[in-house]
Amino acid sequence: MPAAGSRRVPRAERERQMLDAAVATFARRGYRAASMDEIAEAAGVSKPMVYLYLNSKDELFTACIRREADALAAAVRDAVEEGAGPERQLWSGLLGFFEHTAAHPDGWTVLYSQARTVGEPFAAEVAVLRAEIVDFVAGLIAAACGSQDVAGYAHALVGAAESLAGWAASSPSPALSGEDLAATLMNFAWSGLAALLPPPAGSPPGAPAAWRGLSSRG
Amino acid sequence: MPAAGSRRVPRAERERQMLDAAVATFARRGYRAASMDEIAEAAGVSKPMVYLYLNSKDELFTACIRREADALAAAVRDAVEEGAGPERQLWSGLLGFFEHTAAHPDGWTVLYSQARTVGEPFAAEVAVLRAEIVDFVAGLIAAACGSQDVAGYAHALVGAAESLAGWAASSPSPALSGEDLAATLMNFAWSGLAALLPPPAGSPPGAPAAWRGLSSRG
Amino acid sequence: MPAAGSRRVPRAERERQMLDAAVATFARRGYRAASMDEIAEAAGVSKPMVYLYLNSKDELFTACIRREADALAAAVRDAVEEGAGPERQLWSGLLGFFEHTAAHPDGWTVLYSQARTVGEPFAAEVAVLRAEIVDFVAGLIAAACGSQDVAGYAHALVGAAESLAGWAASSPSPALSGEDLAATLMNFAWSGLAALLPPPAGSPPGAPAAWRGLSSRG
Amino acid sequence: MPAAGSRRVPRAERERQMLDAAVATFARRGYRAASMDEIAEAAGVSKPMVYLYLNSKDELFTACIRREADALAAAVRDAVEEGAGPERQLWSGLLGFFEHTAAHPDGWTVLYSQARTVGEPFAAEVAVLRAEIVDFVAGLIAAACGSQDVAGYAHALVGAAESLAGWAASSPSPALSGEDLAATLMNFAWSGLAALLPPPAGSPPGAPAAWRGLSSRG
DNA sequence: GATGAATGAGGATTCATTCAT
DNA sequence: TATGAATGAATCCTCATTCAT
Repeated sequence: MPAAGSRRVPRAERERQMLDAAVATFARRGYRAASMDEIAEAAGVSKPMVYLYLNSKDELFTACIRREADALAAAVRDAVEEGAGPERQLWSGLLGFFEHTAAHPDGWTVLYSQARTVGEPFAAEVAVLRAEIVDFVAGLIAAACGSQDVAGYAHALVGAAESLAGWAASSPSPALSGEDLAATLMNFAWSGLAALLPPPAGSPPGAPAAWRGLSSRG
Repeated sequence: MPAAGSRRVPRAERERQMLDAAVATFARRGYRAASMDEIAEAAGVSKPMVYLYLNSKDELFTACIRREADALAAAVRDAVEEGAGPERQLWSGLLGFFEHTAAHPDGWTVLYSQARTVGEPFAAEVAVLRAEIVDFVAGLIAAACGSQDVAGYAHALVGAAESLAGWAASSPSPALSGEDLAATLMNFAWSGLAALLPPPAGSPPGAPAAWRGLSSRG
Repeated sequence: MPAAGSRRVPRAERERQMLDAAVATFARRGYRAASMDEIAEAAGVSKPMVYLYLNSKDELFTACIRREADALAAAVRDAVEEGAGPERQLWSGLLGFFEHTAAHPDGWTVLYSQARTVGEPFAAEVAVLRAEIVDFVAGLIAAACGSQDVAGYAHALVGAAESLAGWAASSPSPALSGEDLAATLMNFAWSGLAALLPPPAGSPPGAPAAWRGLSSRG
Repeated sequence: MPAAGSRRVPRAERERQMLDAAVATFARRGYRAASMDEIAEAAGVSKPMVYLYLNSKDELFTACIRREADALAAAVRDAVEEGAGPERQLWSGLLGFFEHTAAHPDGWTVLYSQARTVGEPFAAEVAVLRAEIVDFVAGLIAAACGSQDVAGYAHALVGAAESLAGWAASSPSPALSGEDLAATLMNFAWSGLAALLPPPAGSPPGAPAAWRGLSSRG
């Protein structure tokens, strides 16, 4: 009784269905709490099929991570306007990032929340993706500013982006657009909170020197 | 009969040992993967003792979250220099944050990585702590800059701090000091990356206008 | 691979085997003392199968109670000769009762001894069955005798039947037949012990009046 | 801090408190479900005290059974009017039984419901008590009627009494008195339901012969 | 290609029981 | 006399994984 085009599905399609179900389930429950029964049911197949196609829970989770990581990396890569200036590249990359995470919240949850907390070998998988993004951002910053020691800034910027993505996903009713988020972050990072300060009254700000000095030590 | 001072320990002390062991174990393995056997062994007691004092895995985890959240909140609260200007307050708060997370990496992991991914009711417990911090930071930013719409900046700054804390914990051999991290973040947030730019050649930067305009919409 | 017809049994059959094993085990050990391991082994399956089909110890016990209660009720119902006079109906119902309880002693033990002592919600399940039987008997007595206040008699008669069933099950070597038991009880209840008295010497017995008077008060 | 006359209690008194608590707890929860913790708390002592005085859960339960069985036997024995005729003795014994069970419902529950269902060695303990009562009743019936084969009647009568005791304990709002119950049972047993029949129209009842004949076979 | 039937292993939780004081 | 501290041994239940069809 082929219920609405479900029986006799070609392998690639079935596999995609399974990964979709797995990503959704892992996102909602976490790696340990998600059961293969639950995933199989969500995928509309029997459990042995999941094992036939994906071998084990570990491999299934790994496949989810790989697929979502590749998709996110591709989304950012494709969004970046090559050839433009560093600022423009950063802007467009952030836009791609925010729009992709908003469009694929389960994938983002699996990558950002779940995979990193289960321990090795999964965390390493995500660490690679994150390192790539951080390096990419660091390159852009260095290109724009000429400075050498930008690793800290890159980490800060990526963390800020992640936090904004989570904020946008969870709180406001009229969801913030990717452009809003990207603009907020560009302002924050590029012009700094100093830009919000009232006119500095013609004098160099004294206090900041305190920490600027420290920073040069790291 | 272990070496010294282990048998017949008074309740308060044993309870602390158990929480220490639980925090370490939950940090390393995650909530689900951590077994009560493992925790009991790490605490140097038998499993029934853990249940006698802490009732269940859920309550044990909750107790861990509460203890670590309270400790972190207290560390930041005590570090903030009340009466100082907003910048100085932010600086000292960040310093307290980075020093506490560096000193208690397992507690930080439980709060930041594990508790948020297990689902309700644990995530809510941490969400409260984070919201408090974000609000506190937002207040400081607003006080310093007079601007109204600073929620996004506050989220970005907190996310950046979290990212830097994780970065410092994981990567560099000569561990970055809390002061280094706080300085990096203050520079990043207050002066912005713009400060790293080469002298802008006397003209207002044209490109940024693109996103600054968008930002005012949100 | 056991002897014959054991592996790969269809669900309905396995479920029956499990209930059989559970009834026998609960009858022998009681609800609390019976372990799921024991039941699974008695059924010739592994424990997870019992949980797969019957969900929990509670539900398993409930299923046992329901099955045995339904079987007993059906046995009595089918044994009653409808259309006959009340005495004949009572006789045939008792016969059905004694024959069923003798043929299914474990079921009887689960209903009568175990389920009633475990507390709610199980006791309620059995109480319903017993109330039905008591009401049925009360109806027959009322129909035969025209009296109104027969609830006490019905309870007494049902208790007497239960006691005889237990007596027959436990003691005499040449097991008493259902007909023996039914006849004993019919004599006891219908003619009363008075019938066994020696000829009353032409006078109404004086002593009984004492309690007969009391009875009319209740 | 001796709270209201509880510390430094002499042994006999403490033991009685423990047995009271144990009987109440066993009655409510059953042997297996009752925990030593619960009993100790109900008795207002620490667990080691219970072990010091009563050695083990088994022995504690046995002690409960013995005490309640002895009390019930004594109550019936003392109630019987020695020297009176068999009917009067039976009446007074039943009265003692109903009044004692109504006054000590937990003891009755432990004896009748719990101890019999836990299996050996406890069931045997109660079986002895019950056999004594059944024998006593059988002796009275035989003395009154001169018949030999009265075991069945004695079992029926005792079962009827137990059922009435349970009925009185559970259902009617204006609790039936022991005298009501005893009267109901005496009428039921001695005069039989036949006494309730409408006047037999001067002929020997034909139907009863059917089962009376069968009875003579057993 | 697809599944119903089946299980070994492990985890949370409770309990009767005993020391050390 | 009396108890807080401590545990070995079950018990219920779940899950990843595999056959036989």
